[in-house]
Amino acid sequence: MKILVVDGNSLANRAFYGVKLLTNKDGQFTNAIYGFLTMLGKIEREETPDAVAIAFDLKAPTFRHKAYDGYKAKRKGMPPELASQMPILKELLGQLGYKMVTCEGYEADDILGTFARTCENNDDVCVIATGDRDSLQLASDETVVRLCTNKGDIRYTPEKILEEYGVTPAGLIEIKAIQGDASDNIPGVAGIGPKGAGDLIKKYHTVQYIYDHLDELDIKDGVRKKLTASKDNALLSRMLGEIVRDVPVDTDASHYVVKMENPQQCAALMAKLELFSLMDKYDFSGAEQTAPQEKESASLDVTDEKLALEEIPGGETLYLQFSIKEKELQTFSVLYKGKIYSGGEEDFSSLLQKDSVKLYTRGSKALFAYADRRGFSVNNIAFDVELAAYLLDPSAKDYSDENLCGMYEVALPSCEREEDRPLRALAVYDKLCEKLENRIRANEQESLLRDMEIPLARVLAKMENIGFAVDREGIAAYGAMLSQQLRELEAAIYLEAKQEFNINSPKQLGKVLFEDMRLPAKKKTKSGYSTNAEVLESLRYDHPIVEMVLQYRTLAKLNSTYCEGLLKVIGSDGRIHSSFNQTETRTGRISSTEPNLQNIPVRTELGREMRKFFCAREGCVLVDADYSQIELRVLAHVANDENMRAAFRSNDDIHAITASQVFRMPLEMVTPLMRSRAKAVNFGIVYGIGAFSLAKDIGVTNKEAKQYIDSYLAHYSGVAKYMEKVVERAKIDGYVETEFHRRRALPELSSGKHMLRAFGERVARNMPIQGTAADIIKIAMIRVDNRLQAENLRARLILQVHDELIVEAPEEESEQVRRLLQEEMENAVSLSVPLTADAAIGKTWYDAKG
DNA sequence: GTAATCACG
DNA sequence: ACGTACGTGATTACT
Repeated sequence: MKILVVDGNSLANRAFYGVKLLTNKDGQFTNAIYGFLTMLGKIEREETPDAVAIAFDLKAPTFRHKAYDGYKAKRKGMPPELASQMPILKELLGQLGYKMVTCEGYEADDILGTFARTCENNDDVCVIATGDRDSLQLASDETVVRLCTNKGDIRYTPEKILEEYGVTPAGLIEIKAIQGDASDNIPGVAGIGPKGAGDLIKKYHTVQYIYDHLDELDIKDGVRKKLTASKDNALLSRMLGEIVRDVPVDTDASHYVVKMENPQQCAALMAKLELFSLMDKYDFSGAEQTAPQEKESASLDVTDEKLALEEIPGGETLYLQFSIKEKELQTFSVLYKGKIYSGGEEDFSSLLQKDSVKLYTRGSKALFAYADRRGFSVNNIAFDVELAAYLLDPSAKDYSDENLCGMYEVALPSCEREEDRPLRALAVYDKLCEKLENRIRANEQESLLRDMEIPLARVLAKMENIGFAVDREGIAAYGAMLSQQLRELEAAIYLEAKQEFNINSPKQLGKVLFEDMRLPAKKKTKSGYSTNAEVLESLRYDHPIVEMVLQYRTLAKLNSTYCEGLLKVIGSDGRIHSSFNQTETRTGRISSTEPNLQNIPVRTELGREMRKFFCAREGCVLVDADYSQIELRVLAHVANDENMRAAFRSNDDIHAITASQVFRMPLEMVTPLMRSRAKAVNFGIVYGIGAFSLAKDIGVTNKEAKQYIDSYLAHYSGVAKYMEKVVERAKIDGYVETEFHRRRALPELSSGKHMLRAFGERVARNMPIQGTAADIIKIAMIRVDNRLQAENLRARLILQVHDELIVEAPEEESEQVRRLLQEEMENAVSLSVPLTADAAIGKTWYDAKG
């Protein structure tokens, strides 16, 4: 048998701190209960035990088996928000059919140890689920310790422990005896920590051995002294740290099979706690049902029949999975009425063009790209699993089918034949899609998916196919020029440094500058001196080598990332085909890779030169338009700030206006310095601001920076109010969202760590702004693409850089396209402030950008 | 694989 | 007391 033994207190604790505070309408906290059941469900699905025992501590034990008064005396009691959930959790677990185990005078981990020992004696398999590393000592050939952390669970076997700690599970007890544990009031040896304790045990294995041979050991005298001084404590600690394994409890696994006795009553309790989403995972229909299992796991019915497309009536939903490699279709499979059909290229194209059916699929961008290359259009994509999952949680690590089935609790069918494995997820796509679609609906994200992300996938596909023409020879020549200058700089730097070294290595450079040449080190990184541009600039006048290094860095970056990097990815058509990722960023922006065309230099003239090599094809020009201050305009809109809105309606320079308000003087008297400081404040506000960082950014004192911010918020009181409210709201909801319901969960806000929480608060202030701006330009892209098509233009959208769109247009279309582009961008949405976009035309990106 | 650096909005 | 602005991707060095 396989038995799962859960450390109830430890898991409840994890659940409580891992899930934001939730209450039902009676004000009863429920987050620990919710988290506990979620975690337990996941563990059961993954471990599939035959029986489950849940161990709890008894509070206020009357006697201790461990004869040591201080033992655990210091451990803080649980917060009342958690304590109030414990009896309800136990009640609910009982009703769900779980058996709980407690024993007067013993802790939960002692009960775990007892179960583990029993399993070892009976040759049963034991899985221990806990959040407490102390229990790792229980791992053995029969016992796996599943450590539940916020980042996911880790299964510890003796091998895994040896790998991570370098000792056996028993060795962990010995280490703890020396290291001690303040939270358990285990004193250990004063002055020796985890590192020292680990080394001693790796070498000598047991505390007893160490003390028996103390005089002969090959250790430092200091360590020997510490060991001698704490001998009593160490031996006591050795005793306290070992989990007891003979607690008088019933360890017969067959008595712990999970069985729900009264489903109605159980459902009622869950409803009362308002744990509706959890209720889906249990079956309350019959008395026979047990743990949170999927009702029936779908079968993998792969047929050899051909899918008779013509015979499928209109309105039907087909679930499609396909794989495209090297731009060619490998395979595709369709789930229809419980059967899986496969086919080749011919069927694929007809399927994509059969508008009477609805396709539910994933990765639709690749599908649109495939069709675009073959000259037909696809209009029957009704749902995209990947895009939906991204909208539900843009912070997820990956959106693979397997992961999504795990996350949304869809059981994958078992699969005997290895070659059918890729189809496992397709067999349950109907179920997965239904769950995702329900969540999308609950979040009011249907339109976001249907009218924004799926149509955008088509636009991105076309952009990728078209690519951006570049001047290969121009880049190569520019690169050769840079290489030459780099060689000269390199020689000059070696001369100044009086040695040769790798200038590209921050470590070597740090040593040369700050040790050999004795320049004053300003900042440190984890691994040494910081040599970043900010530090070097501050040393600019201390030594001529600094300027050279700065110049070297600039040129090296241009050469390796841009010249060499871009040359590598020019396609056979002489154009660069970047990939636009639609599910990468947490704010809703798109990202660009291989190459990244969203970070081509522009801020310095030397770098900006690169843009001369991005050009329009023969007979065409580039039309480039970018939004003016889109994020600040979005802020004025969402914050409902009349003062800021008026500033934008006046059509004056927003940073200058801000300066005149912050510095309390007429617009005419604003100096360039004041304007640039005001500009930094505007940026800072959008990013969530702190006086320290603002001060650093613009080089004023902390106090001055704070005055700027205060003055800013006093003038833009709507912004001040918004910034407070958005964080407050986010703490209640656990997420923030854009004007178009794109959302981002913010678990950081319920973190106990100040840093993490502060980060969450800044994100709460920033994401709705950056995200709404991202939504707006996505809408503009779709509209621009539609209009180019509707007006039968040959012009094509080829690039987006967050607030900028680039269209390649035949010369004769250029004026029409310029107007069209500007119009669609400005009218993409209607805010309470005007949106303006500036458009320009040029043969190269350099010329076309204002 | 991670850290440091620097390119962009 | 603590650390210090949002969102990305590519390159290089180094463990």
